[in-house]
Amino acid sequence: MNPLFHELFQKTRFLTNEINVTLKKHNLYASQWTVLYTIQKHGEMSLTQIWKYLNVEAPTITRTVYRLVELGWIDIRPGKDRREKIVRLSEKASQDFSAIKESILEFEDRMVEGLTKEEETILIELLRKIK
Amino acid sequence: MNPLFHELFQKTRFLTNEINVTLKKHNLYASQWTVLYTIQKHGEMSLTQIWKYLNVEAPTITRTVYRLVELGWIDIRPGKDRREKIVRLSEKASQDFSAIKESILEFEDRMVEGLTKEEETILIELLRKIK
DNA sequence: AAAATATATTTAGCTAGGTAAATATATTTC
DNA sequence: GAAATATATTTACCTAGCTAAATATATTTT
Repeated sequence: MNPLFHELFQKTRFLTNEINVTLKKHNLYASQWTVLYTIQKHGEMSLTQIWKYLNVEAPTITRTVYRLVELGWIDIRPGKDRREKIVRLSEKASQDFSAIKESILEFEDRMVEGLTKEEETILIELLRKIK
Repeated sequence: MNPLFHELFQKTRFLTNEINVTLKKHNLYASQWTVLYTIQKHGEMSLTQIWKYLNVEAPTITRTVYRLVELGWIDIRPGKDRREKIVRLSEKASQDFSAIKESILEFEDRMVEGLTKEEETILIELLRKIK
């Protein structure tokens, strides 16, 4: 089998696990953080906006969003269109946000220490060329 | 957040989904194929050998292996050391193996069509430099 | 305005990764 | 050889992706 795919899957799994270690002290998982980050960036969002933006399926977002509501990270309310639900960061999330972001930035920097800025750019470009 | 990680996760998810589409006609999922392929390559293997080789945790392999036994793809037997279980491809799997491998090879080639051989090598090297 | 279609979300159930702890058997130590 | 430790596997239970089908509400068509 093509070693490229093997390397890709191995590395992604490794990174996900490491992100989870990093986020443990904030009591968050990788995907939960991804959703929080997306919501913060956009202010207020409907569930559909979230899953379209993240390029995952709707049920995945339903589940993660409700877990985040349960954990007190986000608030949810009905939209004007009564089919939709609008979410935004809770008070707690807004307060903790920059500390968590700091942890993630440190983590990301550590992971790419072995790459120059140019190599990072090339890597992104090459990844985009797959399919 | 670092666009490299975003691209990496997006691409991996995309590839997993596409592999699953490719494998659908063989009634297999991506991880099941990975395990089958590993077993075929090594002949006979204990569960521990599989999870160490694939760099995943033991319970993941226990589950996938038993599903593959259930589906008739592999045979399982106790080892000399009575703690361990040894697996190998079933008759059916041995017969179908090359057809499935062919599908996968086609798929992989299609995915890297946009890359030269050199770019593929560079991509692997750059991925290895992460952490 | 009723019927048909479209959109937003949810529910159910599958694969697939993880951790923590339990169980069974081997191996090592005292 | 009994006790302690190590190894192989399993069980229970999380997160996190997916598809297919259900439900509720909007929008479009006739």
